[in-house]
Amino acid sequence: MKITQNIKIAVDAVVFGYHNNQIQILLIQQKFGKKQWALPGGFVLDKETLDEAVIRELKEETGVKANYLEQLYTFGATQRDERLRVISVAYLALINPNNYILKADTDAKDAQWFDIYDLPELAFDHKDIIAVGLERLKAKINYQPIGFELLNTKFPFSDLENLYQTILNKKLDRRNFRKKLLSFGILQETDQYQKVGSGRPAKLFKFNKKKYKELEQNGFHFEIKFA
Amino acid sequence: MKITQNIKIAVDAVVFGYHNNQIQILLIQQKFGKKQWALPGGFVLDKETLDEAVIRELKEETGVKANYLEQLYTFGATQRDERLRVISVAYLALINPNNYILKADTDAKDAQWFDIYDLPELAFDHKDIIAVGLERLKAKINYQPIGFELLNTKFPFSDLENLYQTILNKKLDRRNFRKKLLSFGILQETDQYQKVGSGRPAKLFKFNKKKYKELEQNGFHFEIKFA
DNA sequence: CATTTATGTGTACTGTTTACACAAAGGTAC
DNA sequence: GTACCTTTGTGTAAACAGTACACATAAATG
Repeated sequence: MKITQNIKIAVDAVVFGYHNNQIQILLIQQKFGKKQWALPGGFVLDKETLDEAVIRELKEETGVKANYLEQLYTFGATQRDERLRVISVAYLALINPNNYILKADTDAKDAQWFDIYDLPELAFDHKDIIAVGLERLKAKINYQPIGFELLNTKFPFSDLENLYQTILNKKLDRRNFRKKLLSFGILQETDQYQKVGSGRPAKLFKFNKKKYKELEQNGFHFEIKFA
Repeated sequence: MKITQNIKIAVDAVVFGYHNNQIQILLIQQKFGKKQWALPGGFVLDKETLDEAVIRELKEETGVKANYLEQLYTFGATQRDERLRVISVAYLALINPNNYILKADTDAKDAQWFDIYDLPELAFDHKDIIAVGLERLKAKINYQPIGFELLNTKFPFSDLENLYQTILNKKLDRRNFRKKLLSFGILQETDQYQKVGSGRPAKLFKFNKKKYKELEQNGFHFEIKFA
């Protein structure tokens, strides 16, 4: 079988973090040309799967390890990169505060977090890729418990609430939000409280992943719907 | 920039049709080796986008033109094809009864429809790809009006109802289904009736795509939820 | 013309979503 | 230490959406 195809395949990661009530994205500065900011990513090696490629590139370029990763979309326009034809398989990754810190022992010195609504000029079609990633996050947060991946293991309800409000960009009723989330039975109260400045201390909760998987098996479906 | 990457990129299409109250899938018989059945698809040409590649391959291999097409998932395992490393971008396609007929003027003589629950042995990981496609169809039919793409332009309500029941593999209440669908205001009554054997003739309806797009713009969201 | 088959229609019940306000726990400023 | 500020925690009534359910209508068939 002879195929003369001159296309290279790469992976790129849209990595979201949640910090200071903002959705942030992890970008790296290119080392060549205009030194534009770009998504972490790179060419797939002959002997690794796509998933392996993203994980490797993320580690090499930023030092972080995502605690959620899913394939997003494959971008295959003919003029994405002016140098040669590159098809890129984009991934969506979520990082929690523990993994948020960029380890300096790698190439990570060129990596930086940006507010999703205040992005620099981006290389290639990376702006489009980010848009698709954000859309996916917005949609998915409503029907899969992926929001927890952006929070600490133990978190006050207000964090969860703010996270949803930030991502969905709308105000939610505190009482109804809490009631709904608790009704699923996938949140576990801890006996710890968190004090931040003034105000009543907040009870900390944990996401009970095991319980969620169990319920899911039995046909339970996480779903939030607020006007 | 030098990259030594020895990977080829292909596209494959999971093409669904609806016939005799069955979900069917379009497969082609391979011309080499064990002549197994496989999804229509092939290698991407250097100067075409991924979408263009699927459309071209579908036409060449089966003579059909999908009236709905969306990217599904990219399969990048290292051992998909024993001959060489191939990464495949899979697409989901829907065909309506008008396009259902395989035109014999092409390579289509090797193409055939199969009941989705009665598949032959399949090449590569195509069985997995079909599973992903079916899952997507099942999920998406609930929140996007893609079911209509599988029906004639004018259809009786019972067709729509059977389509949903077949795809979701569960019985739906006729009255509630009709009430819900009509409540959206995206179905247009025609003044035509369809008689099939005995029984009261059924009024024919049309999907009003323009109206749907209009409503969608104003924040309307197609959504079906039945126990 | 009696029987069979498929279409077409309404209502009461149940569960879910929404809107909404005040008490409790702690901090801060005087 | 007390008045005030800030944040957390909680219930209920009204509106809406989903569910369960049965009989009349239009045609074909024998």
